[in-house]
Amino acid sequence: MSDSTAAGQEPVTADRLAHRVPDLGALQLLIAIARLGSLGRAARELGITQPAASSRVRAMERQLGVALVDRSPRGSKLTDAGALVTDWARRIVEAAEAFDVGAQALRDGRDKRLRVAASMTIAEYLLPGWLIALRHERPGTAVQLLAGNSQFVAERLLADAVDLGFVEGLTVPSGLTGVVIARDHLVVVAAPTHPWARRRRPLDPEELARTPLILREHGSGTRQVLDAALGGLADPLLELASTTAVKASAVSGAGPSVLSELAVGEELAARRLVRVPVDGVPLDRALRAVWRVGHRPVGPARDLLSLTRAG
Amino acid sequence: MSDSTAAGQEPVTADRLAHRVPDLGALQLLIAIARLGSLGRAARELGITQPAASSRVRAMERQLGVALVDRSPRGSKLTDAGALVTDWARRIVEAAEAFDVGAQALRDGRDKRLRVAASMTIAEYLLPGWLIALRHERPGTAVQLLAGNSQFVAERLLADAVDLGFVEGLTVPSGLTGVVIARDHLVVVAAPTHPWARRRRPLDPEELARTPLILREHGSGTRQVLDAALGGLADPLLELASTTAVKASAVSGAGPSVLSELAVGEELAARRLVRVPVDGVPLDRALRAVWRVGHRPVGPARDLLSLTRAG
DNA sequence: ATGTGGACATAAGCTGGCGTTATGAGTGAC
DNA sequence: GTCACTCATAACGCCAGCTTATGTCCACAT
Repeated sequence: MSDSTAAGQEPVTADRLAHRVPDLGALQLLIAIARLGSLGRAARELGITQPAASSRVRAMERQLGVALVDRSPRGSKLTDAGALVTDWARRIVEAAEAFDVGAQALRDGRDKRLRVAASMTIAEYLLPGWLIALRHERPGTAVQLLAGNSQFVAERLLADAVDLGFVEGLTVPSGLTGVVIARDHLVVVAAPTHPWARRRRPLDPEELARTPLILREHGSGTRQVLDAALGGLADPLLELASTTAVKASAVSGAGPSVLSELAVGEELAARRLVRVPVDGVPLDRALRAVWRVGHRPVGPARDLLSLTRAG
Repeated sequence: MSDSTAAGQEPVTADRLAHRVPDLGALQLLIAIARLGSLGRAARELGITQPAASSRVRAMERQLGVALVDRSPRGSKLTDAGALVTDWARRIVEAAEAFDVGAQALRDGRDKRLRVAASMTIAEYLLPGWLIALRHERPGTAVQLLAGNSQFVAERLLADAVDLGFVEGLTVPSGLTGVVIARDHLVVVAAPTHPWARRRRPLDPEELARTPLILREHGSGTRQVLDAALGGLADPLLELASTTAVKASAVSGAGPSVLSELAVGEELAARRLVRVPVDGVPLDRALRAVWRVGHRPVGPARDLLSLTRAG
């Protein structure tokens, strides 16, 4: 039986992805070389010595089987392949930076700095970007992040356990005020191979309601909005515990899904998923920054808030 | 002088990102634990022993300062923080998978398998996704990837050095035929703090032409389309060598930019960039799969082609 | 022609992280 | 009580990657 890997989960690419992809340090080195035009300068910037950089680049080239850097006594420049690889590398590093600020925010609970509570979708997709921006504007701001559903956010705010909250949903919990910082649109998506992908006439609510969909589990904010929009009639083909798992299944063609635009922005742009037009289903919700009535955000909370108020 | 890090380049987050972000193996382990509900099973799946997995998770928790996994004699489950971290981890792993297939395609030149030439934008943003899909459908297909401009792609096809080409642009090079597989829209984007971000009335061509923009260097496909659309009048505020550098500058608020929708999909979804409406500027181009007249794609080339023909 | 300096390569040695095997210990089912 | 499962701990070995110390090449200035 081994483990029968449920539905369209991870097909476990291969056993040693980590051995075929250089580590973060190496990727950063490559990016630094692209920018600085010299192995040695790049090494210095990363706080290692030039021979170390030289050997890492060599190792990377051996690992990938492609020449990445044109060395010359006058400096180093990326090859064409190197430039392409470097752009792919940047996306890994960006994801790692988002991970880093997120993790830091999750940890920094001990210090009594800026404390934030956010709903899952916001914590996952929006907050890391805001925190990266915040770090640029106010370096040294330590943020603590708590993630949960709307009631949890409200409870933390009312208990004065956090300074600022972010919720997605139709209403503002009582005792709180806030501003709408963006709108989130749920979108119906399907793999490009799915019949719906070629569809031009919008779906109507009944058709959506009677088609089995890949969905998050009950209780997730996304699911709530969908159930409300369809009158509780969504028909799950598959219920998965994480947004990413849902995406992966949808991309692999297991079926259509309904997801936040935030979660599938990249997949839509890259045509791994296609948006299916829908009519007459209110798949919209506001994203709000909220705080306790009478406790207008000040200091770091105000800084963070102002970063978010523009979309 | 140290190094005066040009424009809005990398502000070098901090010196040891790699020391604050677990490596790929650890992230994959975490993802596997989330899916399988057990340290030991996850270890087995990754081909390591249970004590190794135990120690890695411990190390990760120490590194991040957050409890990630709830261990019990009945199995292991992620904590709330762990679930959030795991979702961030998935994005790193996805980027790494895209890197991996791309790099593999770049290398596999020796074998005479499927050889593909593509323009930069396609090679960077679309091909990795297609190749991941191709690997699922036809495991073991070795792909060689060459990236260059349209003339280069045409030349390789005509010389029979590649089996399939992908170009972005208004015309099909002579001697080739092909099909439109998608449309790429260039979009005007600005940081949410930029005045244009709040704009509702569309920009007109003159206004766009007289505003200094952050752009790729001359000769890039994106730049060509923009120059053509504006009659060669684009006014560069900054000319950078990579799409990612342009994005980073735009996000940091250095100025507005014009970029492919493919490149900024995620930034738009996460509101790190805002799309600015434009009127009367033809910022559209077709993405085409092309091949030599009379050499209809067969075999693996046909497989790949069919994967792309749905957006 | 001839230094001189910057940039990359090579060599030798050290260290630490991560892996292994072998074992202990808690919990629930029968 | 014993089995079957979980995770933790301990002792040890290996290899990747770092450092320091050098060598080589080339461009440019003198």
